[in-house]
Amino acid sequence: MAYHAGVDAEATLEPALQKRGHRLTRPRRLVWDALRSADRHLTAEQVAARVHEVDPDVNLASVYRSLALFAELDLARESHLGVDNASRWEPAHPDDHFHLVCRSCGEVQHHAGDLVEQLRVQLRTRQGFDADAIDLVVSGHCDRCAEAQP
Amino acid sequence: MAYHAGVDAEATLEPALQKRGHRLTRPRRLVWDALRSADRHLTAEQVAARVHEVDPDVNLASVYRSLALFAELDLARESHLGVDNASRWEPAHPDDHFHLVCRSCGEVQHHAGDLVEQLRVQLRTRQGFDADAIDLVVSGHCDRCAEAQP
DNA sequence: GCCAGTATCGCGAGTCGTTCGCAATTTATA
DNA sequence: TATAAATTGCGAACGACTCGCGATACTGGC
Repeated sequence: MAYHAGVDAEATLEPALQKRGHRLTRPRRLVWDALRSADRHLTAEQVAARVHEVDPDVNLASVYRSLALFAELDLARESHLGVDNASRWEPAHPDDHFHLVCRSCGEVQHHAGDLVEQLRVQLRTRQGFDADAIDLVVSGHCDRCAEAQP
Repeated sequence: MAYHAGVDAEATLEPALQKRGHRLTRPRRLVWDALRSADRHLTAEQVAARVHEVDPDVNLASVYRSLALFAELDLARESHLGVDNASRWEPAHPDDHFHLVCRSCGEVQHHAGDLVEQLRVQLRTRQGFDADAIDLVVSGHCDRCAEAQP
């Protein structure tokens, strides 16, 4: 069950666009829906594939442009998860989580916790570094793969 | 003052190569020297530029091949610092440090601390996730830039 | 030290992810 | 509904990186 395309999604998307003088267009709506309905990080290509299930006429360049715009408006976030050299995208959210990238199965898990917040405080107090975004990528072996080949 | 090209560098490089049946060649030595003598992360292109100061005939493809080999032998480490979509390289070292990327001046600071080790322990005990490499990239504003434009 | 055998190199072409320029289209506003 | 500007689709271009192949240079055995 999931997700009502175009309901709460646009409730976030439309005002965010309009506030900065951007228009709500079909490609943007579809890209946003694709991002929102995904339960994991997507490459631009994967976003395009999902968009094309609904409307094959949306151009790949527009997908890229939409994603870049969303990032600029803090609606989405880009990360380089190092497996290949393609960017991966996800809807923006508080960055209180890690990415756990399994080297065996390639799966990317999210893990929420207080550690990022701890870290932010330490950086501010000890380094005077005002952390804006914290991107924590841990690669290793997930529990399933670890017990499969110890 | 700096660094004696080809002294302690090769003391690490040569046996590491030979142990796995690889040869110590001129391009590899120069790439290694370039990495070792840098005080920051370098793109492959930047490594090539430094190599070319010594020997302009070393091919870019060989630089890439050397870097890939060093990564495989755990002599070097690749990371995606998100500024553009080029990889950055540095000599391998224990990963008990963060990268602090300043959004204003672009400077990348390293910061060592016990937090990564803490994190590793938490991941193992709470997630059953066996962390192999921990890549922590924090973007924000360094102390100098933060006070320049608060 | 020289030779043989093979790892490695240089080169140029090819791939992949991403961006660009521009005419045609679609959107918000008057 | 008309208008003006933002946005699109398209195809070509770009930058980072990889590959295949014949030429070169390294290492171990003589």
